[in-house]
Amino acid sequence: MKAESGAPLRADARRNRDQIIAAAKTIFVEQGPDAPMEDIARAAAVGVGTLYRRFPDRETLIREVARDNFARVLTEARAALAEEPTAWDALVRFLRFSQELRLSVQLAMLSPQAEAAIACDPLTGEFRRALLGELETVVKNAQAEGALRPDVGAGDVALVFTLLLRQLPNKLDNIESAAERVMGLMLDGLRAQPGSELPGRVLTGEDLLP
Amino acid sequence: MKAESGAPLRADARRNRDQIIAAAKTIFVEQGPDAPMEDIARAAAVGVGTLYRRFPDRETLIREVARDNFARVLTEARAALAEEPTAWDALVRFLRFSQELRLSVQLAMLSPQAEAAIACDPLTGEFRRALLGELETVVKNAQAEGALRPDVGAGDVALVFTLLLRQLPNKLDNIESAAERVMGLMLDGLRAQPGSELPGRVLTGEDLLP
Amino acid sequence: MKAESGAPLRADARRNRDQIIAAAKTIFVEQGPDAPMEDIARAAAVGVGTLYRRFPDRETLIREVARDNFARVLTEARAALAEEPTAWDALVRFLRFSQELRLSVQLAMLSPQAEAAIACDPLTGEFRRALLGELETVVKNAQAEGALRPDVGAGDVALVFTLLLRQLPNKLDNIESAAERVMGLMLDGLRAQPGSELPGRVLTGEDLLP
Amino acid sequence: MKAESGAPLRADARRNRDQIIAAAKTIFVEQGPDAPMEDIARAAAVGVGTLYRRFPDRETLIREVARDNFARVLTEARAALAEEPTAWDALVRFLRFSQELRLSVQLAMLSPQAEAAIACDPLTGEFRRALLGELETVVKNAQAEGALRPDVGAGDVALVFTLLLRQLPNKLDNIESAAERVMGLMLDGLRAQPGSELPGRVLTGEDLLP
DNA sequence: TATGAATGAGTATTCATTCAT
DNA sequence: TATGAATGAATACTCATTCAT
Repeated sequence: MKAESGAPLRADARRNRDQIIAAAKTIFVEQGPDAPMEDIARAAAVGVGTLYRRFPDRETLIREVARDNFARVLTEARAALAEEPTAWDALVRFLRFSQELRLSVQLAMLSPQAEAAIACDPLTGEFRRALLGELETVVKNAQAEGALRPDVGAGDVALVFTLLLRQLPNKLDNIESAAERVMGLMLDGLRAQPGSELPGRVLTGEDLLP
Repeated sequence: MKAESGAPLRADARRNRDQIIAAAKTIFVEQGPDAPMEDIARAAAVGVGTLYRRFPDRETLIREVARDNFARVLTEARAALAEEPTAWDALVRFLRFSQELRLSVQLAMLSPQAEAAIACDPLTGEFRRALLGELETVVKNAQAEGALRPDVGAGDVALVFTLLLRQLPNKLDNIESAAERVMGLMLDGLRAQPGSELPGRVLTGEDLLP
Repeated sequence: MKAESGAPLRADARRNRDQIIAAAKTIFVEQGPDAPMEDIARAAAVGVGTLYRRFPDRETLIREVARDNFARVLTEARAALAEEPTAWDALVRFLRFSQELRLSVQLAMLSPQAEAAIACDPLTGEFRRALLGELETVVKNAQAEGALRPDVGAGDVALVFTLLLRQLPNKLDNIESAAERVMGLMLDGLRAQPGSELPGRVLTGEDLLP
Repeated sequence: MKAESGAPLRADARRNRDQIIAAAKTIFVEQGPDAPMEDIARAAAVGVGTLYRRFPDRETLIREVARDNFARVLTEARAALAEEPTAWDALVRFLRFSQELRLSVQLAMLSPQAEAAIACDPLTGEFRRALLGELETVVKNAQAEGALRPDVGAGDVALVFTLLLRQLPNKLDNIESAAERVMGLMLDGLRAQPGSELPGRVLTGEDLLP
């Protein structure tokens, strides 16, 4: 979670770094990943210079925000897997609590530049891989439990998640249950019960990696 | 479909206008709604001056693109409703063929500015309203047919559509069936069959309008 | 002398372009090649935007200024060669009138960046080559005339020129004759008369080309 | 040679100071006198803070580098004068060995700012004066020896030196003898032998001082 | 005292919009 | 009317200098 340069940051530098990442998350969500760097600096209560000392350019900042996000989600995924009684419950909890992931997804989709910044980052790649690994497990287990329909793979599930995690139209953000209802519909679609036959082949985690 | 100024455009002006809208759609999809105006003008094989004569500023351009899009989708929706044997089929066709809608959705979500440009446009509002009107009908009919689960409203369905119409991660664009599979899962979630109970209240078309 | 893009510039654009090149020369001489672009724009009575439309970045501007300069010098060199009675006179005139060259030389030497901008420009390369070609001729002829010492080549002469064309200490700029005196001393060094033996080998024009 | 503050520096401070001056020389030669202060600090293996403690701003640093340089050259000049058999030999040796001077000259010429920093420094002024004093002596003596042409003054000689000490085009740095050849030509121009008549008046050392 | 983090003014560059041709 | 040149405000990024550790 520390920069790859290796040297541990001085206490104040560390604090600044964290503030900047936090501010960037907020601002990116509000204004998209092209938001003025000065806005981010201001939100972090820091001079632009400091922002640039820590993150040499916007691309780096986006990448670090994405890493931070993926790391948090991975932690949460593992917790869900460890703590929930059934795999299906883990899946549901994971989905419900992973609002963190939303930013990563938006970052990765919102602007072509952002996607480019993240695509070639090896560390983000590792997180993604690890995350999909966990998902493979949950999917397998949930299918063994008979809760999840057998004709889907981790790739299918991840894809569904990806869509669900998109920002809803602002109007609906206010209707508390809107997100939950779509999620419910989707989960019903995933449940093991007589449904339609899905076209094409099962998507695995591999299919989602670059 | 004509500009609100009233005067019908001369043939060549009309052609220019159409070229620009088409170019803008392409560029918006490729680069997002903040793409340089010059890029759009170039793609339309037109000088920036001409672009600005027709659309006084970016906001106007976005708005017109959105109107154009909604209009096409509305046409398609009505055709589906008129031509398909069952309401459920109309729903499916509508969803499957409405890639046009994708741009509107992306426009409305991709950047806060774009959303603002569209939100307060009365004409776009009318299209939206009309579209949701048609959707109410299909939903009602499909429920009467016993094909669609009874505990959802046009708002719920529209919301599902909205999510499905988002751009998939580029990687998956190549897997032909990916989009179809998610759609299948979603449709299974919508089908009338014993599913989980959805939280909150039924969402109507009204809930989606500003 | 026109940009390689090919299309002949509109009259006003042409005028602006020329003004910018002229202004850049002045400013570069006064402040060095790192002078603020805005200063150059202001000196050319033009907005920064215009400057950048014509010359996408500083490097390009430096390169174009260098080209322009070399082209002028080449013209002057040919005139001297054609009009002066002896090759030695042509050499002297060329040297004396080539204050234009001074800027090119300074540009090429003053800052590493400037040198880099020019080094890899093929057109500047051609000018240099052509210039050295003319110089070979004058040198040969002046040696045949018995005026120039026989143990020097075009490279040696060019090198001497290069040094003489450097900016004198400001203090001395005021002493009208200072530059002339150094030039006189140098010409006496070049004259055919019993002098010391020079070390190393004769430098040709080739030796000066990258 | 000590800073004007008076207090003799502690041993380690002294070492720092010397490292910084040495590093600054290197960096100035490589990147010009506008090189980032951090680069200089890094090259001196010292924090920026230390650099600034010793030299409150860039101007001061440049001035100190110039002083150091002039001091070294003066030492060398006196040694040449004392050790060489003839004044002409001293002149030649002085010229040949004074690569140190090159940096001062470049500093003084490379950027207008640097020149300004040096111009008004009394200590540098003294060094210059002393240097020109020595040069007057050598010139007089070399003329008395009949080796140096009688129609030049210390100012002329200094001017010639100044030009010769400029950085040659990089390409030629590789040709070992290039610098020597130009020097040879120049010395031939200075030699007492029938040459052309020089224009203007004899330049004295005074003419070079501000 | 030495260090390197923080600051913010200074500059390069881009691009929306206006205007001359 | 169509064009593309001109403008300058907005924004990215750098680096001299100051200051907390």
